[in-house]
Amino acid sequence: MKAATTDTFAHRLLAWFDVSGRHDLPWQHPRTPYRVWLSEIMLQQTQVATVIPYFQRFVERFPTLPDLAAASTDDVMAHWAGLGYYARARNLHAAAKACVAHHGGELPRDFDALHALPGIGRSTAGAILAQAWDDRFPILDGNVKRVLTRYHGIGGWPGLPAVEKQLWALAHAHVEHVPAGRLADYTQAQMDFGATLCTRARPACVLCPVNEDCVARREGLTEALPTPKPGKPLPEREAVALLLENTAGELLLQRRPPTGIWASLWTLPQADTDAGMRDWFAQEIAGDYDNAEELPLIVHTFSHYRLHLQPLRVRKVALRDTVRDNDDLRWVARTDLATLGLPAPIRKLLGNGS
DNA sequence: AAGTCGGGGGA
DNA sequence: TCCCCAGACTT
Repeated sequence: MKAATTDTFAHRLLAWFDVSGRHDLPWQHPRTPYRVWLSEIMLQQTQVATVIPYFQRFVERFPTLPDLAAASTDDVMAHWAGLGYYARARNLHAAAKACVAHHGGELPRDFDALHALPGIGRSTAGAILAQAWDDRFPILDGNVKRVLTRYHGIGGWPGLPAVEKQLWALAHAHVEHVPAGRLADYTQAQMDFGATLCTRARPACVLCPVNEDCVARREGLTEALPTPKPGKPLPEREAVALLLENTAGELLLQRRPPTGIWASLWTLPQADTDAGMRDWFAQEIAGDYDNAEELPLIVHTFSHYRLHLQPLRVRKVALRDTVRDNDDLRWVARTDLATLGLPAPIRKLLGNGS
């Protein structure tokens, strides 16, 4: 069994790109630093198909960096309107002016100088240098994060600093294997690969040029990676459950309805409130509810809420004469519990010797 | 570390 | 509806 490797990744990706990559995007013809920069800014959090018409109109109105620097704010914003994230346009304009003021009207071919310009972060600076000059810099955008988490089997949400640090290290390791003169193609290849093959949903693993070495594919984790962003805190709900024992030591179980939480499973009689539980008890049971013993609180997490379930135990009770043992309400010997479908937290409670 | 910015597309 | 997208910046 082979582990994910950095030896072959770049070469295989480039071979795939030569045949199946995108070679006709507007900013590739011609591929000037200014046009690469503009495209990278427009493509931040924005899909290619959305960007293309904006890019065409923008470069037609502002063909060069000095043209952009000389334009009015209103003119620039008018050509950005509809793209969203308008701070990008303001930063772009400010950066153009800074380039005219400090870099002779061109984008600097220096990582730190580029990174210092407004709107250009670590990944965008690398993308510009690699694509415009074939300089050896890695990128780490959403596509690359998805590809690397899968290829190397990296768990944890990629937005976490610790995970991101790991991914940058892997991106660096891969880029070291790219042949000189192919950094621009490699950069584009990663994005094309992530956008067309290693997609978020239903990736085309059969066609993947690196599927032999992909950890996620080998371990069946393709759908699970990258780890999704943690959601908002779950709503909290409370409920009461009754652990009822008859004189024979049997437990009273109730079958859940065929839909909803724990559908058709056997659980303890349960209610949303203590008052509701008391009413049900008075209706169905012969015994003393006030004699109930509080058992340890059960906290159980569902996909859409967290349940705090308070179990109450009452011994030596019976069903009222009007209520019969039936399909939905049964006395069960402890030794027979294993034969019934019980939710995990309930099974744990009953197996605890409670 | 978390919040903010935005419109579009897919599940 | 929710989540994600060629992220960067501020608090």
